[in-house]
Amino acid sequence: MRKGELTRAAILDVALDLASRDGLEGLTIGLLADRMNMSKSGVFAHFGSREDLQIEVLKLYHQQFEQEVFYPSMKEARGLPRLQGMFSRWIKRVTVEIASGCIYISGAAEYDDRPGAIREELVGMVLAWQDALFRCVQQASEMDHLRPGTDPQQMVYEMYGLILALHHDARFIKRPGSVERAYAGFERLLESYQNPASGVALLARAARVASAPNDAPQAQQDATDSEK
Amino acid sequence: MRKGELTRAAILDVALDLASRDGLEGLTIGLLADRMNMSKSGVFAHFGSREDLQIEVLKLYHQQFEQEVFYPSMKEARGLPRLQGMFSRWIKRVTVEIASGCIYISGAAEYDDRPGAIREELVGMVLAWQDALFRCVQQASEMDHLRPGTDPQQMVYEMYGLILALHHDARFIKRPGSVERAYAGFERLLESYQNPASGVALLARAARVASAPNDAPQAQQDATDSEK
DNA sequence: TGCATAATAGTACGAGCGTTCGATTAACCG
DNA sequence: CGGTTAATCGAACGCTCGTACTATTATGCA
Repeated sequence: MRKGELTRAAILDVALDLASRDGLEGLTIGLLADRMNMSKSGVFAHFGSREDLQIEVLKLYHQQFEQEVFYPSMKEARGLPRLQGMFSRWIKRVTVEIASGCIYISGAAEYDDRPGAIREELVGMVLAWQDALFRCVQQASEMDHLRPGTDPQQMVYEMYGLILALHHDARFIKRPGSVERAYAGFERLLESYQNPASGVALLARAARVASAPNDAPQAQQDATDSEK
Repeated sequence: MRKGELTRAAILDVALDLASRDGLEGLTIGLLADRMNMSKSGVFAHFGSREDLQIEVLKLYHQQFEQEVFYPSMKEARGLPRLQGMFSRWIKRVTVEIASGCIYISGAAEYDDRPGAIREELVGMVLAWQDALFRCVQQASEMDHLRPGTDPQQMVYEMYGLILALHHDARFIKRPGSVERAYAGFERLLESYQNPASGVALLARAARVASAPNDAPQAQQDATDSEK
């Protein structure tokens, strides 16, 4: 690997960290150069523009999210088990991000009214994840894990709300116990929508957290399983 | 009223509009001066600093939120009816803000890791509103409108999540039908937590929206009813 | 009307921003 | 090792930012 690609990757790593804390708009080339002990132009040369840098950061974040949340969950059994896996891994991810910030969530606020390439990229990624959740709920529905008449989009909406509230309360308000509240909300969601006739067990929350499945990084699967 | 106070109020109005769209951090004195057809220094002179301006904008927003959501709801019967009033007025408010943006929500993302006077002010206001909701749920609990054992903080958490998801999906994703999903989520919330023995009727959503109670601006009540 | 005071404009400063360009150093390969 | 190419630096540009200061205009009261 050429040295250039190596430093480029290192810059992106630091940039992701910086953007998580201060938002994509707060990501500045000067600050980045400081943290890298490089000159501004030295950093800049690796990306054609600031916007390109921001998009690369976004793609790196998306990749990590997929590796950590999406792909491992796709290995679980279709339907409710997979949905539970997605949600608990999602929570675990956001829990870690309480210290650093979630780019999907902060980006949604930053770019909700700012057209351009970054917004398009961001919306595409969030939509991809919501669609993955949507399809998972749909499959659960087809397998009769859910009550007939369950609206998948409604379930996704409420799951997303629980995560947004977690990010809000834990990171902004700094109120303790938010993670437990997110889990409790999800359990209530399942109580409402799960088909009692389905044999899918409702894992206890504590057990689910403790037995944190081994989600060590793995080779990326081929495109057929992509959430896109 | 002196002319100065008048222009100051006009500036704050425009500033609130600007901050709603671009966030409090996007509120710039130069842009504000342009919109006001004034010089930068002319605008600046009304506030000691940009930070003071931002805080004044925040206070103005808080005041409007109280007038529109909090005070009218306090006139309704304690317990579940008041809670329903709070939520439906809150939704109505956010629905309007889909076009302009909600400062509480965008501010939470902007200042979740940026200490200072603005963050403190913002956290105080959001906490005041969450506390108002909390007390309302508590009263509903004491009046046996809710199932025994209902956790008020959990209810507030989930209500906030529904609103955050509304703001996210409608404003960022631009997905239609989000308002209905927020109502549906609230109805499921009530189905879970409402005490079936309570005589409080669950107003149909459509009726609640249509019959939009007359919430014309009114004199601010005294401090005893304040949400603070 | 005239005068004190309030309100606004104009200008300037220093800092940080993204970006450009030419010079310089480092890395790679035959 | 030497020569070519890649990587990095340093300085500069034009812009916008918040703020300070002085000058000018408008307002409100005696």
